[in-house]
Amino acid sequence: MAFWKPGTAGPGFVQERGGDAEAPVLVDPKLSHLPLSKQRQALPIYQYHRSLLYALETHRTLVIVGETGSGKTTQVPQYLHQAGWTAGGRAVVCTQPRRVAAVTVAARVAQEMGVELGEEVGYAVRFDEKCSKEVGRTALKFVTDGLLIREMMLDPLLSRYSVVMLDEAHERTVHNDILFGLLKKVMRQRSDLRLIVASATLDAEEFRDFFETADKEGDKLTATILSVQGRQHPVDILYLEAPADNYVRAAAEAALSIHETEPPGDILIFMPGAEEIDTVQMAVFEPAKPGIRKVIVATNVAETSITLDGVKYVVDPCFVRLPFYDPATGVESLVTTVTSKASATQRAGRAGRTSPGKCLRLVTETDFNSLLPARTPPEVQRTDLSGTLLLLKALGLHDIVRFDFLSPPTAEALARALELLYSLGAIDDSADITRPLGASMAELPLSPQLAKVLVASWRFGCVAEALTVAAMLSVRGPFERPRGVGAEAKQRQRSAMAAFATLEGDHITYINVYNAYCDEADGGSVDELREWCAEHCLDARSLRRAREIRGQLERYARLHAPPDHDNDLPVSKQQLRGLPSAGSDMKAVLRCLVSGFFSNAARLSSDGRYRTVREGTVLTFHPSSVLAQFGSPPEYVVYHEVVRTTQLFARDVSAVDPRWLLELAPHFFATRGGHQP
DNA sequence: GAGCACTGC
Repeated sequence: MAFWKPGTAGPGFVQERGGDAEAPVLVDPKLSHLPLSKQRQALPIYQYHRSLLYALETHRTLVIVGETGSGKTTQVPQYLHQAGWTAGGRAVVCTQPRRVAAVTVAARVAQEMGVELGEEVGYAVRFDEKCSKEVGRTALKFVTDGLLIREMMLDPLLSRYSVVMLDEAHERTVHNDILFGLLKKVMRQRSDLRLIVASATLDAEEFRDFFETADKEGDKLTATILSVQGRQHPVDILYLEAPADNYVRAAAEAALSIHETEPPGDILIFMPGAEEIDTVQMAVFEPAKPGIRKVIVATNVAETSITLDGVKYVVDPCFVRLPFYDPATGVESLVTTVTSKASATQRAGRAGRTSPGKCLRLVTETDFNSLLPARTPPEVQRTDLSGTLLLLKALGLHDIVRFDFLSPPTAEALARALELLYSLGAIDDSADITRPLGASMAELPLSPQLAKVLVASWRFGCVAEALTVAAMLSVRGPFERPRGVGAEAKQRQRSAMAAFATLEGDHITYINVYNAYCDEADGGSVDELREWCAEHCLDARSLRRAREIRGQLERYARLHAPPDHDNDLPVSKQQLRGLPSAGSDMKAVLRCLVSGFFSNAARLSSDGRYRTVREGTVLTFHPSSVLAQFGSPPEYVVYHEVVRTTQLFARDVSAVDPRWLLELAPHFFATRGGHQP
């Protein structure tokens, strides 16, 4: 394999771009000691301060293209505040795709404005809100994009806000894309509303064109673009001269070469998944060399979700593992594929955050240009849409097919999602949302199937257990992944699981884990709890989060108590009452589970393999399932989800009685002759 | 004997 040699541009890599004298000058580290007002004025966006405000006066939508470090996220809301956009009790809301970003940006802005967080500047994310209780007091509000959609369920026109800023729009999360369509509609009804779309990449024209469509009266929803230079250091991009036959090995060799020949600076290596990361970590440390240099091997998380200071070298094999949902089968596949050019640009940028850097792409320049797609398909085109469509129905959008998607999903994907919602009883023959069932389901922060289980649990007398199951399925599995490859670790994990496992399957096992965890958490100290979790190979963070989620779901569940339940009691008394529990009747819990997951049923064939009842597809229990490890295979099961990796795996599986399937979803199985359970 | 991209309400 031809490979980049230390200290030369070849033979391995071809230098694409040299040091750029005109590139933005590095911020003097001393700047952080300057007064905040001086720091703010030193940000690249400051120069655009006036043109930005002018653009917003004269246009309905403003698309800001700004590289990392331009200061747009923290500064733009403050400019709007100073310019009077928050006068009269109105507010500016800014969305972020991630919780931490919403919280930290709000804290920074409050600091710069010299106010206490939760007064003029606030944030709202799930489980955590710091906004003034006084109406109209919080002028700048930072929220997650999903939360803004939830707010629209209570206030569809977002009447409190004068400006909505959708940040990190280039990431194209489902929530962001849905907000695009919803806001376009809202802006037709609210001529005073302004929209700012902030993106770090060059999709600006697509965003602008989307909002520049004429409305009913022929008025233009005029949109314009403002480009803001970033404060990024130059990054030299280098390519392989000949393709690598093993990118994992190539990445390790590249890291070693950098270590041997390049000046100090940490190395960030992008890998598609955990398995590759383990391999590279071992390979990269093989020959013990003098000197210490940090080598970070990470997946996509390092592209957007975490900031790593001190990285000067990026090694990018240009591979990524992405989920693709196939609406024809309802199966999500994790596919290792080449990254997009946009993604590769983001990755390279990670080398230039604090000083000029280098990015080594482990592909040839020709392959890079010809094989990599310009952009990653947006999430809305790669995911199950049933939850999203239910949300849109709840927001009063009847004609989903005509919803203005920035990137429309296929008709097949929409049809599959609507079919599931219909089979769950969330929408009717006319595809209208049902009340109270569909409307209650839409309010729950759960997949439609789990929402159905929770709403139905009153009928089965197992609300307490349904809440636990829904919360546990909302977090990553509670069992720690065994670290290391030794058989000993696996054995330890297996025996820990055995302490909670039941032959009924994973759902009841999760209830056992959760109850044991709560007993332990209530009885001992934080340290003791951590120790207990470690002993039982349980992930403490997942369980803590599950408890938090269950608390939130419980509040919803009480709101959705059917009218005939304790309806003679005032609400306050109902809240004091315990929730209906199945006690030791686990059959009630499993029947309740079937009421939401009947479409995910599989039966044991005579050849010893499981086939889905619906389509006859062969699937295997995921190795993390208790049913894959203990007991004998039950005749019928329902599963939470199915994922294709190396095989088609069913995750979170429980044994059920086939009669329940017919009893609880006769319509579903009657329409699929030949697949009668 | 076998396995797991990343968020979010």
